[in-house]
Amino acid sequence: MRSCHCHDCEHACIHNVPIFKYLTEVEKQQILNTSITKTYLKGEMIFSTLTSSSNLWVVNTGKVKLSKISSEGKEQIIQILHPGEFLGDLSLFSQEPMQSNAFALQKTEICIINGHDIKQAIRQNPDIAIKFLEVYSKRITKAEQMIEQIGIHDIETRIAKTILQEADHLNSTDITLPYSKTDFASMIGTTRETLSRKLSKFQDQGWIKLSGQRHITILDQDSLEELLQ
Amino acid sequence: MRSCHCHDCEHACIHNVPIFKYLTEVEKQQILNTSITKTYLKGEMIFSTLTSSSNLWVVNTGKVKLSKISSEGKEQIIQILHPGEFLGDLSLFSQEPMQSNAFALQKTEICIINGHDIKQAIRQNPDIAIKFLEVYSKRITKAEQMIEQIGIHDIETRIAKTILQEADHLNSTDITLPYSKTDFASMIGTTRETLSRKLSKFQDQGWIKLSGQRHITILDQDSLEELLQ
DNA sequence: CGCGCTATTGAATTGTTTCAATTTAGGTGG
DNA sequence: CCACCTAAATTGAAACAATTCAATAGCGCG
Repeated sequence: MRSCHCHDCEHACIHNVPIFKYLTEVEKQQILNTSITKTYLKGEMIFSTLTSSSNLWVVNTGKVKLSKISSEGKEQIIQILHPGEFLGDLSLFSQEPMQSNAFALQKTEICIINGHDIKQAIRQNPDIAIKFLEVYSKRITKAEQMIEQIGIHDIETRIAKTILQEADHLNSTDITLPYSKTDFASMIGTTRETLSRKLSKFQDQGWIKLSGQRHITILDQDSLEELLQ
Repeated sequence: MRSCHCHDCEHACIHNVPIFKYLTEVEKQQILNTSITKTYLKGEMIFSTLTSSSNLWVVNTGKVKLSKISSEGKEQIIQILHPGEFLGDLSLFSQEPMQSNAFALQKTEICIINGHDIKQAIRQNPDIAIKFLEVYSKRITKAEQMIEQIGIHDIETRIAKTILQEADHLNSTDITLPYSKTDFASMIGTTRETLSRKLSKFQDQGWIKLSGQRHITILDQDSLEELLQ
């Protein structure tokens, strides 16, 4: 785990983060002065629900999964975070401990920004707050879509939706998952065995082609989309 | 459905809403000038996913359910809103149409505040933004808890959690649900039949006592809490 | 190239849903 | 205030989907 003062790495941290686009260079530098960068290896824990922090953790490179784990060891993934997105944002405004565990899905560089600095920046520049509110809105929307998925729709629908979303995100019918199938299952609230069976079924129907452990090629997008209705 | 200019009803709208406590009287009056109050009867629809609006809908009196409905007619309740809480807040900052349907669970008075006024107030008074962010944080936390519930925990656990939360909210072991059992089932992602069976089981075990259609008395809180772990 | 971790497959079991029938609650009108 | 009536809730039995446990297969990292 490497640590450095952020002004050493010009292209890092807030230069990547849409939320800070309203800041002047001086303001950006101000925030950077008190922030640090850390690198996590694949599988490494970034924080747990036991961690208490009032900082903002920005993903600079790599991918992070946020998840909850039950006492029986069952995991529910809440969100996968990509570069430019941030975590720990809830404790920033709610004074509560971390609500989830965070793990690096691959080698990941995180920039840790002082929470106090953020609040200061908001007071000086309310447009940042509105930008934050936009991000939060989208997160609520996404979370509520997830509730809808898990609560209303059956497993095949959830799988189809996830595959199609991933394809949309990569803008290709050829998908390399950034997470394991086990994680995939934990995202949609099922077991890896069930996911495995359903994916095989999709392949048998000629809707997708599976190859390797993390590759899915969409062959019949229309049939997958039909499941969503 | 009654409509009136809000300055007619002094104790309504923003006087109830924690979010606006940082506003001066003049600022409050300013917002009230462009807002209206509407009253909805039990079961009445307040808006649907087809409604597009950039206003903030504040619950003044009564209760509101926010829900999503699948093409097969299955309903998933996302949230129950109490006086002082607001809806439509997502479209306010994300420019998207309403993400859910909203129904009055009882006679409900709603105050509709102009979205533009809110944004203006935020620019003039960033503390409002931080207050908004706090509320949003809590909403994300709640939504993510719901994902955890539905994704990881079995139905008995979800029921126990809901009962205990309601008891906590009313600060009594004697609960009168503000929603039907059918809605209860839709909140936790199951059917009314399954809920009915599980509640009967809880009663048989001596954990709760059911009476009427909406009354639950907690007899053995410890046993219910054990289910949560 | 081999080992370990991840994924797949099978079979039995469990939990939940579905559909249908019945009961109960509680509002309405006499 | 009681009887009625409708909507809501309960119960039963059968069908189904998903999980669990266990055994096997295979990818991909070193």
